Amino acid sequence: MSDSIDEIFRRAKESKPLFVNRDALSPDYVPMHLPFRDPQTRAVAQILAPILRGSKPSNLLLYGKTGTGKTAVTNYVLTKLKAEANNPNLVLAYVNTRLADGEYRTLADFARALDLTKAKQIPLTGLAIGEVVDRISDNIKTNKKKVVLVLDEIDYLVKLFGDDILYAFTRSGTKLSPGFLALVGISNDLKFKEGLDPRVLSSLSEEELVFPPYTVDELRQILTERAKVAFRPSVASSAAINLCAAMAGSEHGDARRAIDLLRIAGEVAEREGLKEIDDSCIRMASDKMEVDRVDEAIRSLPVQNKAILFAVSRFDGGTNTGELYLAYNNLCKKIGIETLTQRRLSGILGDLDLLGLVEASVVSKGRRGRTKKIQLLIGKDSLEKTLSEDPTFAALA
DNA sequence: CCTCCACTGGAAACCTAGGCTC
DNA sequence: GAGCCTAGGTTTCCAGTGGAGG
Repeated sequence: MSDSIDEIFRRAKESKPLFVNRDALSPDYVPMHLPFRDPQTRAVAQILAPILRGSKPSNLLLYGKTGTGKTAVTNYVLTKLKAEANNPNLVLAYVNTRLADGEYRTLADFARALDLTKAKQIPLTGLAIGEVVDRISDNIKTNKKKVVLVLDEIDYLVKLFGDDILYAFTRSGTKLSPGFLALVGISNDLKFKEGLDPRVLSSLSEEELVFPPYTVDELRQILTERAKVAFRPSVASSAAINLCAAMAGSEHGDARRAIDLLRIAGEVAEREGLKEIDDSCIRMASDKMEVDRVDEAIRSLPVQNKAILFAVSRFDGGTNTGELYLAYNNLCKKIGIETLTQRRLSGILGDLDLLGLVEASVVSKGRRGRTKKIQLLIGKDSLEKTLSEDPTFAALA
């Protein structure tokens, strides 16, 4: 790490790049062939095939944990379908409801995919949900559009905002004729059906597919295949690939994580001027992924959440709600931001807990009441460093 | 076994920033 | 411009509670 500049430049000149095609390891790369997902690929293709004859396919629900290939299979089939159909009225829309973050924005994203934004604006806010649904329905009907809407991470949408949108779309049926709208829901959560209106459920899950997690052995083969495309020969040894597969797969057979790990390990090796990826690169990559995740989570926090997180970090041995609230009050005065109520602080603490930045568990202290026992789960130093990028907190360093 | 603390966490009201229609 | 809409964050209100100390 303490290499001189000369050293860095010398290496850059001498060493050949390890990557031939970095994209092959990017999260949204769709490979020519999806290993170990043939049955699912066929099933999805079969269910969606009626589109080619211009009729509405069944709604479809895909289940499986993260990184089991649900999104990849869907994209793969849709890409092929689009090429095959050659029909200008066919619209394949993909919305990730977690990234869209909200009922309204999910709809707005969908409208954008339908190219509705140009014809008749769907503004960022201000319209009633029902109005947006109507406009979308109108557009499908009058333009005779054949639409397949993929709702990725649909469990997130339902959990936070209920199933109103789904209800509207699953029931729209004949109203859209001669166009139609077929739904493909993708869920990470196997239990998400429980909260659903039974009418929505029966309509949405006309067809269902379950994606099992990859085994470590399958991950190994997937990585091997990708590595062949991504790297020069002999950069990623089978030992390195084994380790990546084992580290990412031991928990839940997550292919996305395994692929990310291999890519970052490759980047580390390249930076270090190595000819191949070794164990230490992979371990460094794994650490880096964790640090990046935490850093990014902190950076994107609203100011109040940052302040509370900072206040938590002032207590080395953990703290409780009452004590934290006092410290937070002082902090707000010092940096000149508004002070929220204790109720709100408690809520934000819950959010921070969900993000894995703090641990906040309810404990009872008998006569002396109940409170949340709060502890910082991340390094104090890196928190301060990340926080100091924010001008509001810069002075505290 | 009962009390009673210091909160928790649900519910509803309120506020702001945006946009609609007439 | 008036009077309506929504989303999303926040405040207000308050009933509910686990368990140490009596």
